[in-house]
Amino acid sequence: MQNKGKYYLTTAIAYTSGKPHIGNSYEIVMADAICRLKRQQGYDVFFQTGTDEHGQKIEEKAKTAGITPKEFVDQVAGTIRSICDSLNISYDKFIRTTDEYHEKQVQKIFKRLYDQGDIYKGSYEGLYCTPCESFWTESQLVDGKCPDCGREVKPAKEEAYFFKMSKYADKLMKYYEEHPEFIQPVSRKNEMVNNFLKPGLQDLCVSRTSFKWGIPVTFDERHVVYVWLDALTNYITGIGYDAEGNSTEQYKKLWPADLHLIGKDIVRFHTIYWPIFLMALGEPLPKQVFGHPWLLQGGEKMSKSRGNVIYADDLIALYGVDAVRYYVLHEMPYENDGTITWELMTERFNSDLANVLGNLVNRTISMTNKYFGGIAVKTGVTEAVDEELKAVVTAAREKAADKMNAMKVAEAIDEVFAIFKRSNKYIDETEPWVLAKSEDKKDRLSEVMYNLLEAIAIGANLLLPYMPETGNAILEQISDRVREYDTLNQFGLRASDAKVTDTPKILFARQDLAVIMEKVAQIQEAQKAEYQRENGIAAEPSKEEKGIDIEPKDEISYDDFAKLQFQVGEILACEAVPKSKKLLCSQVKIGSQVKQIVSGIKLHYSPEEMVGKKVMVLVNLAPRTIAGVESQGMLLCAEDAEGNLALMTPEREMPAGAEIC
RNA sequence: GGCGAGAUAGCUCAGUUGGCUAGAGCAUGCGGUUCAUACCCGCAGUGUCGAGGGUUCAAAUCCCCCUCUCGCUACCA
Repeated sequence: MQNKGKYYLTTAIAYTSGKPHIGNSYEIVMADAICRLKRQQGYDVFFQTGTDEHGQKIEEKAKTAGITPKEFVDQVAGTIRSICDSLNISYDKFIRTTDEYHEKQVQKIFKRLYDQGDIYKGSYEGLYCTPCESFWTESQLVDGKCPDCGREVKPAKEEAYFFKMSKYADKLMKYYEEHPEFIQPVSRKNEMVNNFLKPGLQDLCVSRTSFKWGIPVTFDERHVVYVWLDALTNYITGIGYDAEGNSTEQYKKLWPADLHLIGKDIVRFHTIYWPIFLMALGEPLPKQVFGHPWLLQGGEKMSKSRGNVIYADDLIALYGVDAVRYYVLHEMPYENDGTITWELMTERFNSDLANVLGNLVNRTISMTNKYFGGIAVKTGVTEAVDEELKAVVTAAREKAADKMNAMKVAEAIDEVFAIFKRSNKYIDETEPWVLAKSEDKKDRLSEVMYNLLEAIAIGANLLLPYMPETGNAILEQISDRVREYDTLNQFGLRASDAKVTDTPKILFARQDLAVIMEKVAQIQEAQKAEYQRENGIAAEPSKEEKGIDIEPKDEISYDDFAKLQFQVGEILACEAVPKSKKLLCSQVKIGSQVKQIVSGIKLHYSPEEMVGKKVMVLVNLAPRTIAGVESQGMLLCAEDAEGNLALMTPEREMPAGAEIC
């Protein structure tokens, strides 16, 4: 087969803040299917994936876990890589942003961009809203005030390095116009143009001083390189880019990438900032960026504390790797998000894999053994119905390839399965068990069985990109072989003397949903227990309850404390604040006066149950308007690690207004 | 409240630039079959296409408005 040239595909690199769930793993399965198909088609494929390991969040998580950031990311990156491996991902390169060569190149790139004037040292200035902890630009202000809270913004400064984005905006726009295929699906391109390019690109902050876990800026050690310049550049550093002009042969061969496969949430970074960085470096731009939708969990909201997060390794343990790949690819929509639940997974498994595919292979092998001792010879005794089968089989390769080129993976898989469905129908039409009863139909029967085995052989070959283990297992059972992709539209290449296995193995044993759900319950229990272990929460409320540590605040003087006035308040009335999700507004009796107090406790207390409670109130707090309602104090609550709240109430009966001191 | 996505058969979803009795798969019911993993094949449905209004010869599709759901985000004094 002729070499069709190189094909360089990347996935987004996974952020190492925790174990990825199945929704995060789905991108890489899609990438793998594309790469395997491209290899089958004769491309020289290079497939890169990896992990994004810097940032404040990781620094904090490591601190909580009591280990260094490096130890933390080593652990998580190991988990991510093993999930990739267990999903049978055929990546050629697994890059980590903590790899030495990467860090070194990022530093060089940063320096170079600084030297050539694309990066400049600046600061956020003038427009800081202290309560909101946000910087705003002139254009974002509403009547010269904070667009969020409407208060005054103050001039403030925080030193940072910026990238001059606006300089390249026109050039980028032109690239979009000349390469309509650059952003897929196209609807995303309009979003980029309308939301970011047309209003004018803001310069991008590319360094931080507020945390340390990042790549240091070589000429200004207080700064670390901020996320995008660090993360995006993995696509070139991973294949040997050098900012000083000594890039490797591999880089020269592979760049520009043929496809960046990413989630729809980071399209902006890949279609605006990344191309602009590359322009600044004088490198060609990637050929295509595909922002895929998400695979979401159906049912109740996913949270590890409830134990209902679905992970790839749990799925694989129950269904096998190819069943998981099949589900994920088959439910991969083009624009809208997909869904996964244990029920849906089981349903698909039984109907498509066990019934349609597994059973077809099994019944075909068993008939071949029964009627011909395992060898079905091509006899040439054909009938009209054979042509219909052959037509479906020989058309599948092209149809599936077309769907894949359009990034419609789910439909591509369906095109392959059309072979198996048609084969089942063919069995019904030809009724081999009837043919077997008359000796003079023996040759016809042989032809029928040959046709079935050939259809299955081609189907198994076409299945290899999506379900590699299964494709190979089928070929082995029917003693056929991996064929040249170019021949997969030709019917009749199976060796006539090939003998199927005597002992067919069940490819996918039907699953009983009730049994699955029992196992799922165990998985969920284990997950909850793990969550509790990680977060130091006792599994059962016990005497040895583990306390919660919080960030200590600066010591205060007694005078500071004495400034605070706490009193017992009695809730006379309480109602939800309209148009707010979390706020309750209470009328609180304190001595002879009644204060109106707004509190963010709606998720934990209903207005009805609030009434009559005696609570602890901070009385002398300056009034403030929240969500349009004035609040004249604060109700005090205790909060646990999961955010559950409990109001502070006097342990004995106390009158409203009693001082707390 | 802000931004974004969505609402089509019991379930998961397709429905291209508005155009013939609105589709697929699964689930359901009935029939056929027995090689096979109670499987496969065939047939059959059911839908006020979220509500209302508008444009049009014609709207699931375009416009307006409303309701609800989901994600992110804000209010937590």
